[in-house]
Amino acid sequence: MKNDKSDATDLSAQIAKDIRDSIISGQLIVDERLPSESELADQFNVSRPTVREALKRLAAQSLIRTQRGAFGGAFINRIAYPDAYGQQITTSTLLLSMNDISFDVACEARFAMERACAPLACARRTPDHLATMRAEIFRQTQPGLSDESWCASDVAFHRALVDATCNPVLSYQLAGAVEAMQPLMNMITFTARSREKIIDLHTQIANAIEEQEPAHCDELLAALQLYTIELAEHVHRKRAATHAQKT
Amino acid sequence: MKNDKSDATDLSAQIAKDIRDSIISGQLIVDERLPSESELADQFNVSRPTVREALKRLAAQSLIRTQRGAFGGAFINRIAYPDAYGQQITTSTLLLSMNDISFDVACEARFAMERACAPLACARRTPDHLATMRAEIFRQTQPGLSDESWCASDVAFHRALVDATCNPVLSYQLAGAVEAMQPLMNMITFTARSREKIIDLHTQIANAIEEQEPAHCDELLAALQLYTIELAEHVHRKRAATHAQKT
DNA sequence: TGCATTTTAAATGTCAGACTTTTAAATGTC
DNA sequence: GACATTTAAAAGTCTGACATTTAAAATGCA
Repeated sequence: MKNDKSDATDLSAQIAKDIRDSIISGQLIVDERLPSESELADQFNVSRPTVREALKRLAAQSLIRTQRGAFGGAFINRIAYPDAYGQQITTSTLLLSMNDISFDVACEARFAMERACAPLACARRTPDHLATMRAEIFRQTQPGLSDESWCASDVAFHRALVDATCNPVLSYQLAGAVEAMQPLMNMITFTARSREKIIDLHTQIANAIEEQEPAHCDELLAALQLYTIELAEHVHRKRAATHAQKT
Repeated sequence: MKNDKSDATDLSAQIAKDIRDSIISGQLIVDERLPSESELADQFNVSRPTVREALKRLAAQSLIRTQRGAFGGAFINRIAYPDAYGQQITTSTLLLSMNDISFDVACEARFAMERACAPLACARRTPDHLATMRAEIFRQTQPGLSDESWCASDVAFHRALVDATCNPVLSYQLAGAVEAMQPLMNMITFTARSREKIIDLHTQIANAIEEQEPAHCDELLAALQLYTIELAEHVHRKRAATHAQKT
């Protein structure tokens, strides 16, 4: 755990990297306690605030957790799914919103992965998964549902589909893709007519999964992707038109 | 940008959350400059070190970058693909290594997503992608290649396949899944015989992509998944046997 | 005037030391 | 033995200072 100097970066970044590398390489194992902040300060020949900044960097990545009091300190954290979800969603959301990625590209990525889930979901779905899907479809039929609630329910439906694969790694990977799309989806205004069509597709998808027909499910997801892109294009054209009017 | 108090968490965590939320919600836009550390300290009614800890947390997530000197400060960072890749890989790697996820589950997730790429890769692959794949296959044929280099080349081959979709979002999502598997793959010792079989499958996959035969490509990836799991099981059985011998 | 150089002020980076709060173990008391 | 009290270790926070970096502003010079 020696620091490498001769770098132009901050000390706190270097120290964080040092410790992070030790964690990733397995030199520091889960629940192991790091030396106290003062001890680390001595070891790295820096002040305590600098060490603290390094530790906060690691805490932000869920690599460590800290505990106050006697026999407290910084402990190597077992990264659990919820932590990983959170990070994944934050990063993905910002990546999409900050890099003017076209709706089509994001949509394609999301549905490609979701279609990869279909066969597994058909094979392994439990009554609970189906119940969640049905419940969200029911919620979607409620009149007067706000656009926000509609989108949230849409996300919940698709997450249930992904979770039906009973593969937590897949769920984790997909969480980012599905949730990160939400801000983009929110730009689409769903008319009663378009909602109806989507609900119909959702129902058919749920049926296909219940009846374990992966091929049909795949077709339906493809159809949903096409329709989603169509809706987005419509919004895009309309906005372009009003923009042209202004200038 | 007011702090919400009445929470039990650290001040620096609260402040980081505050600013993070402002970024995610779009109130703070890319390249905008945050107030100076002293100003933030005043605004949040805390000391400068506390503000600094909050900023370091955000920096660890690539949400901001800092610049020293006059007219420097903290700026909202445009999260680029390399940043996102890095975070994704770190998180995924640790998630897999720390949660005793079975090889089968991780492998299933990875190949499910990779198979989702096949149709797009077939449709859009450029000569460059094919060249990369061929080059990696060639490297794999070299005798005496270390296990480490073999695995690295394997990863490079599969990344080329994913990149062939020409969908950067998909590449980003898959990066985590493929790279995170490497430590698990490293536990498998590849005999000359097993390498030969994998090289053969890689060659057929590259051919299928070149000839744009998605269905065939899918079958080959399924075969590769099966074979990989078979190899892992073999290692597992052997290890269990030696372990039983000891006790 | 126009260009090169110097100065300067603002900001982050770092440090030292003190104080506060939390927490669990050690100790004491009944 | 069970409960209350003390205590020490550690994170959390604050203050104030100094170092370093950087770009803009001021200055000097041809």
